[in-house]
Amino acid sequence: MLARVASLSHRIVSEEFATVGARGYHYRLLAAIDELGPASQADLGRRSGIYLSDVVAAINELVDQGFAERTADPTDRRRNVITLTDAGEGQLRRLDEQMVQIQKELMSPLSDRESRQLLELLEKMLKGHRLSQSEHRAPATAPRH
Amino acid sequence: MLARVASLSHRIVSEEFATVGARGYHYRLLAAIDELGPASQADLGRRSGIYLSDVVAAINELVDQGFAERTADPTDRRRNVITLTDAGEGQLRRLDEQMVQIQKELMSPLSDRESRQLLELLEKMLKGHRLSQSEHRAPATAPRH
DNA sequence: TGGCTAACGTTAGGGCCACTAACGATTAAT
DNA sequence: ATTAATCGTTAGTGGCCCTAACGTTAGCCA
Repeated sequence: MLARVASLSHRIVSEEFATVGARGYHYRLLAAIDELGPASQADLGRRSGIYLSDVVAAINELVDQGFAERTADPTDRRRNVITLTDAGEGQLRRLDEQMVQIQKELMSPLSDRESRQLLELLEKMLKGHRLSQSEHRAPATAPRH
Repeated sequence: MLARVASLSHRIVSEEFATVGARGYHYRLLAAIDELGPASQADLGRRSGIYLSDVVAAINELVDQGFAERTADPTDRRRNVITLTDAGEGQLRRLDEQMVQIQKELMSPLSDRESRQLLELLEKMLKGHRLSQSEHRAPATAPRH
């Protein structure tokens, strides 16, 4: 049930994003950079819930596309600092707009009240599981040793 | 939002199913065979929403595991008829039980009323999209030529 | 200070799911 | 009888989630 709706939304998102050469990871990372400001890749991974290994690959692609820049952190030579370029901000705004459109399309069979209700229910579910989860599961980075 | 809940549920389902050597496709196919009775692979694909190419692979695995049998259809030499073995019925029942458990766990942060509401909303969404979709999109088999 | 531990980045790879392409074989439609 | 459509099959892609291993650098503390 849930899986079907998710699959539907995933398809729509993929199609839309593909028109501007992006995918979910790119959007989540751009948003994370925008929220955190210049940050390390590990921070971005934690914020966006993407594994570090995938962060590296996705950032590579964003850099190739000219949407982000990777510079060495002078205060910590292990880190790279990721910054958003102007083009990157443009891309983020574009993807944001697409997301709004997509949500509208996805929710179109529902009334405004129902949409809000749905969001509340989903949020409640997530919240409950985040609590019981954090007791025995690491929060989205490399596994502990 | 939705993606997150889906990801969460996907993780739980995967973990549970892995304990009996199954995955989503297997469950969906077993259920489809059970509903349709002995049927062709193409029919199963349409029923379960799985692409024919993946149906073939998953049926291979079910046959290897002794959960299904593939016999030639005497009335149409293109077709294979897929039937459920006793072991296959057992596996299906096991997976059904697991799904009940998983749903319970997933819905645990919600009250019964809220769970029902959530299901209704999701169903309404799907229904709406199925309608607008069937106008211009093939229903889950190979693309038209 | 020296040594252990932990964090960071990177590369490589596996699994599941959705999807496309191409092919031979068979059947149905015109 | 030709054409078109269906069925099964193999092969392969891409997205997302996840694990493993390795070298480098920082931080801790004995």
